[in-house]
Amino acid sequence: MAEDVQGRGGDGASRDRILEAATQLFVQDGYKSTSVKAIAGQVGITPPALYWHFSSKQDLFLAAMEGLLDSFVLSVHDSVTAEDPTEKLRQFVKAHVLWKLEQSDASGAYTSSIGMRDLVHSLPAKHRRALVAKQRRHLNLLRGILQDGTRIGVFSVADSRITAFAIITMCEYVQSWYDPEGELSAEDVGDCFSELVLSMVNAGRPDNSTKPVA
Amino acid sequence: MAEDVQGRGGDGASRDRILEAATQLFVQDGYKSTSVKAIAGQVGITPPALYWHFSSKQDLFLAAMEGLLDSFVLSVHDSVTAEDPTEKLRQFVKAHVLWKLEQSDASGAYTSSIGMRDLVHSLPAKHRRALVAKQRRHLNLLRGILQDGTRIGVFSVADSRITAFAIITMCEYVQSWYDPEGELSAEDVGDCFSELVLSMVNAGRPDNSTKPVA
DNA sequence: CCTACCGATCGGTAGG
DNA sequence: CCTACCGATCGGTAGG
Repeated sequence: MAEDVQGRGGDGASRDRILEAATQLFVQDGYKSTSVKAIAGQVGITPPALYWHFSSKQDLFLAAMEGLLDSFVLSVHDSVTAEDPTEKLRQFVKAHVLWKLEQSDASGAYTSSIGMRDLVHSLPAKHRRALVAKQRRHLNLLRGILQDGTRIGVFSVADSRITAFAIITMCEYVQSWYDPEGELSAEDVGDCFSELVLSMVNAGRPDNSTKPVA
Repeated sequence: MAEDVQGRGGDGASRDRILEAATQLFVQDGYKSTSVKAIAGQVGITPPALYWHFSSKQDLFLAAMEGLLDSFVLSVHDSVTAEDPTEKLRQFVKAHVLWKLEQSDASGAYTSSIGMRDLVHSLPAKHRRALVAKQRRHLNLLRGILQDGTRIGVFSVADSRITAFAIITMCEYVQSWYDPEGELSAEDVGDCFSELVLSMVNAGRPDNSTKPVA
């Protein structure tokens, strides 16, 4: 599923090590600021060796972003296990936030934290399609939750599409302000954001909601 | 106020033209992807001429980001004219959203829309301070509104700092999904976001809010 | 997977 | 504000 783009085959292990290093550096520094030399260096090989596994820097980038998006979408999807929309929404938001914060944690202290969405944007239009489709599935999962909740009367949202975008954006860029050294744990932020989002969709009080009293 | 960093003086007009071109390109493409050649080209001069007005690319970038942030913070601040917190919050959110969407509009159709926050991040720690301080003023304006509203009982927020971050993040990256060709105008999105935020802070129903019925 | 190497582009300087 | 030019780094190739 994530194997559309491929080098000349061979040792899958070192290919994976390159992919891992590349993913970390691309997320940290962005596409332009990450040199193939730096990626190769981190893996412990020389730059030309990289071209045996990937035909170009763009190719490597595409493969890295596909893997990253797959792992993200899958992780969030698997975290949403509840039956009722309120709990589902809580799980969705928390999973998104935790994944983002753990990712910036894992890649070594000072991530400049460039969003996946921005990264995807630096691909040529052609290759962007596949990734946008993956993002779309994430969006649709959320929209489905919002629509279910609205239908059975536990949420009240004026426009599920815009509301979904607002929620995702809010979660997607948590790391832009989150301080790992601060007093709040990633878990705390996840819980806090869940509550904010539940308020946002008027969970538990679906009446007189989109037009609050002035 | 925004004149801390300066070239050797002289013709202020061409300095401003450089600044304007640089701002647009930096916002569009990011720091690394914007070459001094491209900036000079857009102004209609040669790259070396640029170094008469600015001592380095970093310097030019810093000046551009300071100007951009000043205009942004000032614009939002001036838009918040109401007395009561509910209306103030509405104005704040709408002003933030509109500024962002108009900016990406103005710089010519296809902005890759890299956030100001990400741009600021690509500065060396030393120069970043001044810009973070400006962002802080924007944050504090919002926090003040939230706290006032909570005090007089029209809002209910558990943590004004996190709530403020959530709101700002949501607005800051509107352009990451907004489609100017779509059926929603920037105005529509501003109104929609205002309502979402008012729900988020439980405007008009400050009771039983942070703990909605399950 | 390596050494050796290439053309292009980068930010920036010399000198006027 | 220009021409001429520099060292460094970039992604990528040749050949093994």
